[in-house]
Amino acid sequence: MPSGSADGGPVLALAGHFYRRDPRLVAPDLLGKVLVHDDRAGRRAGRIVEVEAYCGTGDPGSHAYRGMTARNATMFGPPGHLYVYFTYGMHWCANVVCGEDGRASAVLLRAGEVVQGLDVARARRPSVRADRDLARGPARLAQALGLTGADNGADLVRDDSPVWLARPAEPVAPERVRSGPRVGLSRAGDRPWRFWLDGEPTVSRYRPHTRPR
DNA sequence: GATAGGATGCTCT
DNA sequence: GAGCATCCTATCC
Repeated sequence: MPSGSADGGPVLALAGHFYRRDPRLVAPDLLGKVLVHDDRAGRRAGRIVEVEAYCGTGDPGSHAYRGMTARNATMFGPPGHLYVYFTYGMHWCANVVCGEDGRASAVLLRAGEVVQGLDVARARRPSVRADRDLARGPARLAQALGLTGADNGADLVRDDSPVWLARPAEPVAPERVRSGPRVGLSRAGDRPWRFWLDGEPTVSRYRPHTRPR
C-alpha cells in the first residue's frame, strides 16, 4: 500500500472498492482527498476541492457518449485508474475512472490545493503569483502536479503506482459539500454533477460555456 | 472585480 | 473542417 505524509499527518491510499460506485457518489467523496504524484521532480500532492461526475455512454457531456475511441479507452477499463486527456491544443486534464468495469464513468478533478511539493509546482507555473491559483482549474491542477498523457491509465490502487489518492487525517465535514451545474460544456452542462467544498479559496470560478465565434 | 478574445493542436465527423 | 470537460492577457470598470 503506498504511504506517505502529504500534510504532516498519516495517510492511507484508497482501496479499489472506493472507485467501483456511481460517479455521482464517488465525486463528493473525493473532496478533501489528496492526489499524490511521484516523478523525477519529486513528490507533489494536491488536496481535491472541486470535481465533476461524468456518467459514461448515457451522458451527452462525457467523452464516452459516442462510444469507445482510442482517446477515451481508459474510461472503459476497470475503475481506480487515471484518465488523462489533451484538450484545446495545450492542456492536460485528469479524471478518476469509477463505476463498474466497462461503464466508462469518471470524475474530473477540477481544482485542488497544493499541499506538498510547492516549490516544484511554483517552478512549473511561473506565471502564477498566488499559491491558491497553482491548481485552481483542471488544466492547472494537472500541470501543478506534473500529470500528462504519460500518466494516462495509471493504476491508483497498485502498491508501486506513482499516482494514488490518499485519505487525509481530517475528514471533510459533509455540510461543506456543495453541488451545481458543470463547467465549460456545450451540452448537458446543466446537470448538477459538479461538487465542491464551500469556502475553499482554491475552487475555480464558475463560468458557463462560451460559444465559439 | 469582471469580461472578451486569442492561443493551439488533437480528435472525431 | 469543426469542435473542444481551458487558460492567459488585456482592458474596463
